[in-house]
Parts: sequence; structure tokens; C-alpha cells
Amino acid sequence: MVDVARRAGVATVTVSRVLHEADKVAPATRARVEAAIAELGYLPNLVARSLVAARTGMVAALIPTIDNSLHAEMIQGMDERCAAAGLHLLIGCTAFSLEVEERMLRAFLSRQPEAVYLTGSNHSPATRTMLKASRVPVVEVASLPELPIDMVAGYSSFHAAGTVLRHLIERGYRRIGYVHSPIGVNDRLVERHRAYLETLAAAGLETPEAWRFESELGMAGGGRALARLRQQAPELDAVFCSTDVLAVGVLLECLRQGISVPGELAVAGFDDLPIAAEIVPALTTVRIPRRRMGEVAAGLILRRLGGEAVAEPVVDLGFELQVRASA
Amino acid sequence: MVDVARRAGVATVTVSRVLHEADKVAPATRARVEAAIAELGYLPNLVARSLVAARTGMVAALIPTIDNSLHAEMIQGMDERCAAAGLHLLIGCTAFSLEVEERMLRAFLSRQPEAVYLTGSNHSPATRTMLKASRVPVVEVASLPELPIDMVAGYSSFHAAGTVLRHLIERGYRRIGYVHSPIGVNDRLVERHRAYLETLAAAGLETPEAWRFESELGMAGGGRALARLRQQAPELDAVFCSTDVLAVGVLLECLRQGISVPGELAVAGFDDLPIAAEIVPALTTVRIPRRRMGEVAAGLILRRLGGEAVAEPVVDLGFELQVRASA
DNA sequence: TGGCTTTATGGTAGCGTTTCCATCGCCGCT
DNA sequence: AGCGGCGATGGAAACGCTACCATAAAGCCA
Repeated sequence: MVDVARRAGVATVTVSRVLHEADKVAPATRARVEAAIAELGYLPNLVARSLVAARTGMVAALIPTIDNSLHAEMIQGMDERCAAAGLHLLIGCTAFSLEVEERMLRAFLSRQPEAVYLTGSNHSPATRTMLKASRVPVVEVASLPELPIDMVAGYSSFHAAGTVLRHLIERGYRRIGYVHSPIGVNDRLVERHRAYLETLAAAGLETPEAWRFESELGMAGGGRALARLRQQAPELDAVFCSTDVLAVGVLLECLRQGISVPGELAVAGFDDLPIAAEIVPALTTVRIPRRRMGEVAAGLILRRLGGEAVAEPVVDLGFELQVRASA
Repeated sequence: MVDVARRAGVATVTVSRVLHEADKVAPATRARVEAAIAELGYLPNLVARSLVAARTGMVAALIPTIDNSLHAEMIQGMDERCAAAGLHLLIGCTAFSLEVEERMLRAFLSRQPEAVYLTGSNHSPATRTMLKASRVPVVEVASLPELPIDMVAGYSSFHAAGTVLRHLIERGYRRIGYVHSPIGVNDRLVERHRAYLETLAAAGLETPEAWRFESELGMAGGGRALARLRQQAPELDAVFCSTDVLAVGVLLECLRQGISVPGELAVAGFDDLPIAAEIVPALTTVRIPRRRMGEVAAGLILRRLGGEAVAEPVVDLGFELQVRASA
């Protein structure tokens, strides 16, 4: 900046003004400064600016993993909105661990982000304390926490799963199994599990343990899960899967084993991934507004940063049952 | 920090030392300072530290979109390695636009990242100039550029696609079509297209325009592409797809239309997504070491930042033909 | 024409850290 | 006992920028 100022024959403060203040600088001077900037290829140092302005223009986002299309899409929606507003995303992966989340958050907060994007509603006490103390706007995405830290852009996994299950029941299925990935600290999976037990119970249906199966992650896991589940519970007439990835795995295993869907076994999923509509038979599932959640999260943050009081800090984006051929 | 210092009855510089210098502070003093830090919930301001240390601990990563499992996995590998070294990722999406990439890079460079992760080898002249001028370590990931900006962790789309195509030829297919997504500025797709034309030509096979089809993005696009391609070129005995997403779409469309694969039509893809091994029939494709590329990219950066001269700055991670049932 | 406002620019003081150098005891050696 | 040296701590400057106030020049009106 000193170099630019010298070259343009002005003070550094004038360079700064050319960069930020629209009409505070005479056209001739402005032209000279801009020429100097171009000639030197000068890029302002945002670290210094952040220090004095106490605004970094960064948003910290903590997600379980990036290579999960659900979170990737949410972040994509978030990023598009944020980028348009000049906010950049600092992304960290927690690997589904509250300890990692806490550690990463501590590190991220040191960078003075202007807002924090958190996945789900399950966070360690220290995480909550730090966030409250930091007075940074926070959005929890993908759940509807009972005690939100601050703002929320989510949906109810409990109700969404319940809706799918009620659909199965309406269709006449009575022996409904459940295939799910390891639950861990994932509150969405906790809710879906609860929905499975409670919705079937409410309909007077059984949910013996043998009808549930904890699968490995990934599509192949779904296939293996189905094979095992058919051994331990051949009486099942339907399977609900905690995510479409598993459901597609199940569907493909059925295809390989020649099990007719939905005749012999109905299958339903959760998420409505793009493949759900394409696979044969097309998968009955529930659509989660993943991209929209990211966009809404960004919107909440931007409004708050703009100084607006956000009247409705908890936004329920809902879900949409997708009835297709598989159930 | 002033508060912590006052509470512990020391100078700020001592607080700083407690934070960073292992043995430069008396145990008793250190304990007092640490107590004060804990009591006040003090988090150091990394912005200020970055300013004076001229080290931000951030790496800027520019990828086309986050919601693309390929890039997501590369970034995942990158992030894991970086996070372990205390480097945080600043992520931006270029939406497959060189202009956007240039604009985002300019913004990111202002944040003084310690390294830059770039996707592919196709960048605007201004982008290249800025990077050279900034003297920041750069890794280009996923291609093998003819004129690397700096370091590279990639593979040859040309050779990988060529290998798949030669496999088709060996299997006896002679009328091989090509379904690909819009090429735009994506150098990987340019290379695959060139591989299609040159590999078949080298084998003395035809590649009339009617055998090529530019599909929409996404799995559904693959399905529609197949339908159209079968109309305009019913004579095809095999189809090569520029990505597994399209190939799976093609496969599912075949399933729906009752086209037997590979009997009536062989199908091959590119990427080896998890679904490739699961779908029926399993997809012949080529495995790209996506996660590994991210890890290697991180490794290159870390070595460079550690002051090591990187002897082999261009790493070719290769690829692996996966022969399965579909071709 | 003189005082007033307005416009254009500059000087200086931080922002919260770390780096560099100085200071102060205290230990051990002769 | 005196001196060199070392370990522990502090003071002040600096990192690159912007906020705030000051100043100078230029316009304006009666």
C-alpha cells in the first residue's frame, strides 16, 4: 500500500479511500491511484483490514464430512448466497465427533468468523458455551433443536420419517423392518429411529429387534444389510432405510437376488437423492430441502449481520413425501 | 489478552509465550496464566497473530462446485491432511467459470492464504499472473497440465479414457458412441473427448458425429441421452460415458427399456463411483484416486511450507481400469 | 472581500498480536 | 566475594490497514 501511495504521489490513506469510499476522492487522483494499483498488481491485505475493522468477512461452517452429498448440497446453497454477499466460507469436518467439533470450533472462533454454521442440534456443552460467549450469530442446520443455540434452518427428521412410515402402513405393509447407518451422535438418525419405533407402535405394529439392522455406511452396506435382514427376519414385507444410499443398496441387492419390489418386499428411503427417481423400481422416499436449507441459513446470517433483528430465527423447511414404485 | 495478563499479573508478552513457547516460562507463572485464560474463556485472536506472523494458517481451495462427489472427496482428503497440520480450508466455488475463478482467487489472495488449491489446468492468464506474483505455493489437482503453475497432483484423463476405450475395442466392440456432459472450460472433459476421437481413429474405427451426444448434467441426463442416441444411431454396440453419473443413467434407462447390457449394448463409464460396483450389471469404468489426489496435494503443500524443496512437484497418481459386467 | 461551508487530502493513533532487545535476579565458578 | 552467564520477564516497535481529526484549498454568499 505504501508502494502504491508513493507511486501515485499520495498518502496511504488516500489509497485506502480509493478502495472503499465511493466519492471521497477527486477523479484525477483516483485515476492515478488506480493506475498505480494496476501497475504494481497490488492486492489489499484483508488480514490487516480485518484487524482494524473487526470484520473478517468469513463464516465458519462445521459439517460432518464434505464427501456426503447432503451436506455438500447444503453448503453449496450456503456458499452461493454468502459469496454473493462477499462472505467466504471456512469449512471444517467434524467426522461425526463432538470432541472434534469442539476443537475445530475453538480454532475457528480464533479466526473471528462473523457467523457460524453448525450441523444438527447435538453439540457439547463447551461448544455451546463458547458460542454464547463469542456472541457470534449461529445457525444450526438440518434439525429442529429443542434448545436452539441461536438460529435454525432445518426440518424434522422425526416427522419426515413418520410420514414415510405411515405411508407404508397405509399401503398395507405390516411387518416393516428398519435398516440404518450407525447412529453415533447424529441427532437426525436418533429422530428417525424414534419415529420408526413410535410410529409403528402407534399403529399397533410390532418392532422386534430382529427387524432392525445397523448397516455399514455406503451403498454396499445397504446390500449386505438386506441379505442379513432377510436371514434373520424373512417375514418382513417392507423395509424402511434411514437414507437413500442404503435404500438404493437394498434395491440393487433385490435386483441381484431376484426379489421383486414392491411385490415381495417394499422399500422406502429418506433424502430423495437424484438416483431415487431413476433407479428401477423408482424409490419411495422423502425429499429434504437440502440446498434450500443452506440458502435459508445464509439468509438468516446475512440478515443478522445486516443489523436486522430476525423475527423468526427458527425456520422449519419441511419435507415432501415422494411416492414412487418401490412402496 | 490484556485482561488475561492483568488477571495473571504478568505482561501480555508472557501470555503470548505461554501460548506458543514451550519452556520459556516458569511453571508457576504458566499455571497462573493458564488459569486466567480458562477463567476468562480467552481465545487468542488469530487475525492479529496472522498479521504480525505473516502466516494465516489458511489454504484457499477453488473447486467447480462442492456438490460434486468427485471434488468433495478430493477436498475431503485434502482437508484431513491439512487439519492435522493446523491448516484450515477456505473454500470457493467457481461454477466452471474462469472469470469466477479469477475473481474468487483475487479475493482469496487478499486473505493471505499460505497455499492455493486449484482444480484442473485451465486458468485465465490473469489467474496465472496473480499466482506467480503472489509467490504462494499452488497445487493444480485432477489434471496433468502441460505448463504447470507450480505443483500438481493429478492423473491423465486422456490416458484413462483411452484405456477404457481400448478395453472396449479389445472386447470386440466396433461402433462405440460417446455420451458426455457439457465440456465448457473443463480440461478433463476436453481430454476425454480427444481420447475418444484419437483412440478410435488409431484403431481404425469410425467416430461420426451422430455417435456423440452432449447430455445434460446428472443421472437423468444420461438416461435421456441414451434414448436420443439410440434414435440417431441405433447401430451402436457400445457407449462410453464421460462420467459414471451419466453411465449409471444410461444403465438404468437400459433397464427400463429392456435393453440387455452388454449383449445389446455395452456401457463403460469414468470415475468408479461407489455405485459403479453395485449397479446391475456392474459398470466397467476407470478408478480415479480422488481422495488420494487431495491427500497428495496436501502433502505437497505441507512439504513446501515446511521449507523443503519438493523434488517431484508433479505427481501423476494414475488410474485403474475396473472391468465389470457392463462391457 | 471576508468569513463561512464544502471538498480533498494528510497525519496519527490504534486494532491484538509477536519479535526483538533490554533488564533483572540468581546460580555457579574461581 | 566478584563476575560471567543464564533463565525469566517486560517494554516497545511493528505487522498493514482504517478511523478520526486536522488542515489546506476552493467555492459561495451577502
